[in-house]
Amino acid sequence: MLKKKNKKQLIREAAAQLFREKGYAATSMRDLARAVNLEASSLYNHIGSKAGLLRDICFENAQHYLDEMDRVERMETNADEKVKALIHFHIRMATEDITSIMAFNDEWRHLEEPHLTEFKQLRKNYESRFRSILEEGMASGEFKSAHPNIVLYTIFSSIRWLHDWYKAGHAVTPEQLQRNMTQLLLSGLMEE
Amino acid sequence: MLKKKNKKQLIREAAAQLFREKGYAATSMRDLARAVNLEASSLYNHIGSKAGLLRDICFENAQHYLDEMDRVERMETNADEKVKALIHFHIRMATEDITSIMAFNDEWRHLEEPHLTEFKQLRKNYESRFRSILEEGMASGEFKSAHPNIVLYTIFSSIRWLHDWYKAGHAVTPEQLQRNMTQLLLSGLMEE
DNA sequence: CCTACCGATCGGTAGG
DNA sequence: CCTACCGATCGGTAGG
Repeated sequence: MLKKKNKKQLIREAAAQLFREKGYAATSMRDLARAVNLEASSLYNHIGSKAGLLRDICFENAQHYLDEMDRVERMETNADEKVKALIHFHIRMATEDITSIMAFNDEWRHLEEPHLTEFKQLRKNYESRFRSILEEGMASGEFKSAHPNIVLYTIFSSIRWLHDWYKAGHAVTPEQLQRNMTQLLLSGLMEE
Repeated sequence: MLKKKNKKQLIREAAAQLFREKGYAATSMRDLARAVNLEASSLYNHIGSKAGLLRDICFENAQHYLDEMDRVERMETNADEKVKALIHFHIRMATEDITSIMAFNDEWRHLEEPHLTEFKQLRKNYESRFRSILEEGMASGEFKSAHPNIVLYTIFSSIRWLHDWYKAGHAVTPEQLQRNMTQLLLSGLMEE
């Protein structure tokens, strides 16, 4: 029972890696089987289908982001600190969690209905809560007034490149990354 | 002769659109044929192969960016103005040129060798010339000192989301976009 | 530009 | 967990 769960998790992680490298559509179940040293047909003792694998990865990942949003919303600090906490979380996910690619990359577009619609709703929920924090900071005078969507998506997207680059093992530390990126993104936002 | 060239261009644009929406691997030649009102086999009177279509789109797009870099490098202004010009160009491409998706999205990863390696070299060339301008501005004291790669990729990535969002026809004008994004990205970089 | 068709590969199942 | 195999779909060609 426990062993089965481990194998399932192993397959899921191998799938996330392959989906990231080659894309969902270009990854065959035979590719995935090779990555975990099985025959393709044996995968189906552990998982339901290729589409189900994508679904599980996408929704598990979305839940991580929503859990963190719950936590940040309960923080008793100003908008500045909340945004900083969220940016740090995004950076940590992008550099540490291989499945987080589903939020940054676009592989979730291969979800089938009704899951695609449901996933988009979770994204919208997360985005609008993030946007509220930005608007809260603009209203209190902490942040400059700007189009909230432009700020929001600029923050999201700028963190996206990390998975392309960070794995290459350059001389940049996670701390450097968090410090430099937060500064770059927030100094355009902060009221002097 | 002229008619054939138009059809080829039409097919290329339909392909760029489909590659963007569904991804290269998930787009079949039958999908593409339907989009231009032909049978799949008839496509091959105008194009060589699916891989060739991707190749043409990728390299044509790379050339646009390199041409603009040539132009900017010849400008007799400071680094600040050069970076601003490049950011505006990126935004314009993302909002107006449907094929520019190949630079922002990752569909170029489906290029076959040796073209994949060649394309990566063009990207590297563009990136290192962009990085030089940033370093030039840091050396002259125009910009704050920061890790050039972090600044570079943050700029690139932050413009990437535009194609997801801008087409939706929101109330944001291109001018608003250029003004707000440039401000957001540059104010963290500028020396006060 | 279409009809007819090809070999290869796909996700997945049967049966043990 | 594997062997053997399925129907569907893929990119592409032959021939007209």
